Amino acid sequence: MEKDLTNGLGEDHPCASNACTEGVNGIRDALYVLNGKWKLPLLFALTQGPARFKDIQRALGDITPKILSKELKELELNEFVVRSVFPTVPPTVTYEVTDYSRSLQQVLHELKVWGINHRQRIVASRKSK
Amino acid sequence: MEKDLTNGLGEDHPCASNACTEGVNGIRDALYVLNGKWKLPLLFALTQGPARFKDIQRALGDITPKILSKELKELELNEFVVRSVFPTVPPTVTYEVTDYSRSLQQVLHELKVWGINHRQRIVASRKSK
DNA sequence: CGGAATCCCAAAAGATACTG
DNA sequence: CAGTATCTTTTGGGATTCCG
Repeated sequence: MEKDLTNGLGEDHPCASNACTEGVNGIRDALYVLNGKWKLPLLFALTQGPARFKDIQRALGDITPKILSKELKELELNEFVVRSVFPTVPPTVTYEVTDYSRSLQQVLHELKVWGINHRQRIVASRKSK
Repeated sequence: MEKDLTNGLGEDHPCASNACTEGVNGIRDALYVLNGKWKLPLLFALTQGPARFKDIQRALGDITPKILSKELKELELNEFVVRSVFPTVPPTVTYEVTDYSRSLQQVLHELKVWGINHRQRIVASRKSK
């Protein structure tokens, strides 16, 4: 069976229950594109400027080429990064963030603020018990 | 070995690379508590009002009791829902959202708006090719 | 260098059965 | 009713090897 490279966004949303509203689907889509262990670090790394495959790999520490390749493809499909190939020898491929990726700034900021507050709340709440 | 019921929020963040900033960690915390297939539908279902275990199960369609139980526990640990037991026979247990759960509204709204726009963009972008 | 192919492992989720 | 216990399936991620 073919691997789905659409990152989920081409599919319909099978809504079996009324709890599955359009709002939830929007949220799910948003969460989906940020999902996984490496998407955020990858995005932040590329925000520093364009980088080559191997450089990204080193910057992230211990991501394997298979995973890095997959994550980059998904970011590409979501138009957050562009891939450029230069026919040198050895081959040179660079990745860089798009203007559209900046549309994430607002939502990422909200998530960050909420997340930091939430961690404080929960940690404090558990210490007091 | 004990099951970790802290939902990840008690742990440290092992930061091997400089791409793993505090901001990323805040975002990861936020994404984590919304994670999984059922958290959002569950939250929205309970927003309609308090409900009993079996009622929630029916409302969500096909969630199994094991998963529902686990998800409710995590929502409880994150202080989004409260569990109330009434010593009737047969037993009655209700779940309802907390005031604190409303702190999610802003971030959920941002996610929803961004997600809907993103889906439109990507779907349109693929049709034009 | 920039990957793809293959194999492997752990976590998440589901099916089914059972209990207080 | 409100769960728990056990088992199987699915998924995500990683290790290793190889190729143009």
